[in-house]
Amino acid sequence: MAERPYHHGNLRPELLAAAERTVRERGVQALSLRELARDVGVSHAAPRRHFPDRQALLDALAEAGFARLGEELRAAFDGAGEGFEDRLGAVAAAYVRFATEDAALLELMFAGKKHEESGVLHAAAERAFAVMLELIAEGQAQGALQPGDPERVGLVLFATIQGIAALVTGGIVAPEQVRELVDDAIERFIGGSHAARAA
Amino acid sequence: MAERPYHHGNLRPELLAAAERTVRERGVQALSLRELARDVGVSHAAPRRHFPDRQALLDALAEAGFARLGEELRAAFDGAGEGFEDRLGAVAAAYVRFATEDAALLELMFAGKKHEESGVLHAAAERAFAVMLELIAEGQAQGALQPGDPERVGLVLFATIQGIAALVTGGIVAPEQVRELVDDAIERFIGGSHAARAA
DNA sequence: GCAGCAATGTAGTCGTTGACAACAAAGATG
DNA sequence: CATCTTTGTTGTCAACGACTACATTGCTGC
Repeated sequence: MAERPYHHGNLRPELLAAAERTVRERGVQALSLRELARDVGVSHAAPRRHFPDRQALLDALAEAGFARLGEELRAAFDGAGEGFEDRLGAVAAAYVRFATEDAALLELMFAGKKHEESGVLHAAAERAFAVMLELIAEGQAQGALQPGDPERVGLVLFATIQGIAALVTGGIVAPEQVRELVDDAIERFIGGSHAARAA
Repeated sequence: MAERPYHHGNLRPELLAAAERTVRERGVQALSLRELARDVGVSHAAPRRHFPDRQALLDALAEAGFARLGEELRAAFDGAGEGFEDRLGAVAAAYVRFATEDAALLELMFAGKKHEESGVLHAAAERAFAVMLELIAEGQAQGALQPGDPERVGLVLFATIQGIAALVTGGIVAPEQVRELVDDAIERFIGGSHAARAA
């Protein structure tokens, strides 16, 4: 009957996986440490060995989320064509997809970045956003974007993409509109850069 | 000693006011119906007469939030100069201010719009966003914005502003950068429109 | 190998919470 | 002024997060 061993052996990763699923399907507020323990088949206090409190679990989820987001952005970047516009479109689409499919997780990631101190989350976030900065630098090198501090130029672009995602998860725009909106934004972004250079 | 009367007489508004304060200062997750009742000086079950459950209170908060947001956007619109760019700047600044000072409330407003059915929230949201649409229409009439469906043109602008606010509340950009970022975004938005018209 | 120690899981408890039911007081209406 | 409705109170329940004490397992140095 395959007696469950006293030591689970893989508890922390399984807790994280189950937690991520719950967060995606039912939101952060529905995540209960005790229910999680039941799902995985351990006692209600077992998770405490790996996460001192609930917030620690949420922070760990956020960190994993940044890692995954970074991978997906990187894959989009690498998988697109050579042109700046293609890459920008691919990365933007990847970000919006992540933000809409894992809206609660992204919220967690942003929220965690506020109160976390140790910097682990910040480091993970920076790795994830590094792709964005690369992209901007490339755009500037190709002359498709106005020169300047990449952080500053990129932030407006980032904000727009993030905002589109927020509008979708907020139910203000339909998912079918996303493509159109992202294309509009990119066109405007690049067009705006051209205009600024011309001025 | 001013014996507290059996009937409070003004419970619902006071609950909402206290709740809004708690949400602003300590976030949504820190909002407890029982603590709220204690703060206002009623028994733990009294709030139930006005809000069937916790979510109902949150929805009411969201509705009030939309009303206030609408007023502030309207005031910014009316208080700015006649020019489109001035008004756009004022409204954008007002939105970002609301979104950063009442980040948790705005989150609540967006979240509530998802699951609420009766449409009360949707109506409140539409009233609040009406100012935005007016602004876009005016920009188009003045030729500062490219023509087209105001909803669609406005959405990209809205998304950008909302995204900037999200970046601030997420701790990714410092509050001091907001002004600069918003100005950048507006310049780009209008410049992008000009470029598109020129193309 | 094996003694002792650190790591990991269990059982029990406490205070708090949201939700609910039964009851009480105050107003409103005829 | 009798009655009905609204609004508040008390009491209870199950679930939760956090904590403590204890049990089991695996690892490391001798």
